[in-house]
Amino acid sequence: MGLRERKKAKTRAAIQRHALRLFREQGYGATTVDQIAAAAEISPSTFFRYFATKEATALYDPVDPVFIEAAIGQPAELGPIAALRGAVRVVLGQLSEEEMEDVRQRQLLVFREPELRGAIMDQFAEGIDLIAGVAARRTGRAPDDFEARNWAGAVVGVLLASFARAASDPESDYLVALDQALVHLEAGLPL
Amino acid sequence: MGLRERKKAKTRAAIQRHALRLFREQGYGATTVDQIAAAAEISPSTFFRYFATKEATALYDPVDPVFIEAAIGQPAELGPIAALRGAVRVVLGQLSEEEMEDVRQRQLLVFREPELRGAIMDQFAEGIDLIAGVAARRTGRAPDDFEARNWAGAVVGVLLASFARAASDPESDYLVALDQALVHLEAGLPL
DNA sequence: GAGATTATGAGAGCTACTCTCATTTGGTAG
DNA sequence: CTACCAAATGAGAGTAGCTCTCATAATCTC
Repeated sequence: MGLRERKKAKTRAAIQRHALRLFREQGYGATTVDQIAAAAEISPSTFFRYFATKEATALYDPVDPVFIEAAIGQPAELGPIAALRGAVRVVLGQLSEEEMEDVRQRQLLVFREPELRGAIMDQFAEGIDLIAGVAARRTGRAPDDFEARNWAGAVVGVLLASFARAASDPESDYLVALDQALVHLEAGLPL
Repeated sequence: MGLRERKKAKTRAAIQRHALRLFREQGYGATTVDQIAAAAEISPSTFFRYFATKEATALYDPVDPVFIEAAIGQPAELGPIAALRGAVRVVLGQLSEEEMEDVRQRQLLVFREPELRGAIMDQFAEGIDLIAGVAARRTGRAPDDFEARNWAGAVVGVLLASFARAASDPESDYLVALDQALVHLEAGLPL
C-alpha cells in the first residue's frame, strides 16, 4: 500500500471518528458537515469525496462484509439459523473490547436518530438478499426461491426487533437477546 | 365539518394527488416541492404546512389505521396470523378498484425510489409495536413480551420481503404472495 | 357586522449536496 | 533528480429541501 492509499484510509477514519463524536456530543441533526470537515481538518468539498452523504458516516460499517463471509464459511451441515448464530459468535469474538463498543455505539445512534433510522432500510433490503442467498445455497434452492426469501425476511425482521429493543433499553445485553431471538425463530416462532 | 376543515382536506388531497402524479411522470428526485406547489395551486410555504417533508406526500396512507382497527376487531378465537390474514381480506375488500390501484401505485413508488425506501423504516418500527401489541393481547401476554415482539419482527420482515419482491416484479399478484408469506410464517417457516 | 382565529403567501435564511476549475501532492519514468 | 502524469484537495457558485417570520386575507364566533 502506497502512501496515497494509507493517507486516504487515515482521512476516511478520521472523518468518521470526528463525525460520530460530534453526533454523540451534540446530536446528529445539530451537527453540520462543515463542523465535521473542520474537526477532521479537511474542506467540506473533500468530505463529500469520502462519504456520499452525512448519513453514510454513521452507517458505514467495516464489520458487515466480514459477517457475511463468516456465515458462508460455516460448516455445511449446520442449518441456516445455526450458521447465522455461529457467524455472530465468530465475528464478535474477533473484535476487541473497543471495537465492540464502537459497533454498539453506532448501532444505538442509528436506531435512536429518526433521520438515521430511515437509512437502515437499505441495509436491511440488502440483508434480505444476502441472507436469502446464503439460506438458499445451504438448502439447495434457487437464489430467488420464495420460501428462502420469506425466511430471510423473517430473520431480518427479528434482528430488527432486537436492535430496536436494544436501542430503547441500553441496559439489556443485546448479544444474548439476539441469540435468543434466533433460537425462537429456529423453533418456528411459537407464541 | 365546517368549511375550513373541508377545504383543508381538499387541499391536502390535491397536494398528494399532484405530487404522486408528478413523481410517476418525472421521478421522485426530479420533482421539486415548488413544482408540486404550483400544480396544486398553493405557495411553497403552504406545502410544508400540510406535509412536513416531500417524502410524507408519498408515505401518507389513509388505509393504515383502518387496517389496525380491522386486525383488533377479528374474532378472538383466531390465532394472531389468522387475524392478520382476515384483516387484510376485510380491508382490501372494502376498497374500490381505483383505491386499490392507488395503494398499489404508492407502494411500488416507495419501494422503487431509494430515497423513499428509507422512510419505510419508521412505519415498520411502528408496525412492530402495533403488531406485537395485537399479538400480545390475543395470547394474553404483556405488551412488551419478548417473544411477541420477536414474532412481530418476523411478521414485519416477511411483509417487507413480499413488498420488496412485488416492487421488483410488477407482474406478480402481490396479494396472493402476501397471503402465502403469512401461511408460510404460520407454519413456522420450514425450509 | 366586529373581533378573534386561523390559513396563506412572500421572502429571507440555513444546510445538505453537486459541479467546476485551479492548485497541490504523490507516483513514476528517464 | 527532474519532469511529467494522475490523483487529491480547496474554493466557490449553485440547487433544493426545509424553517421561520411577518403581513394579509379568509373563516369562524358572538
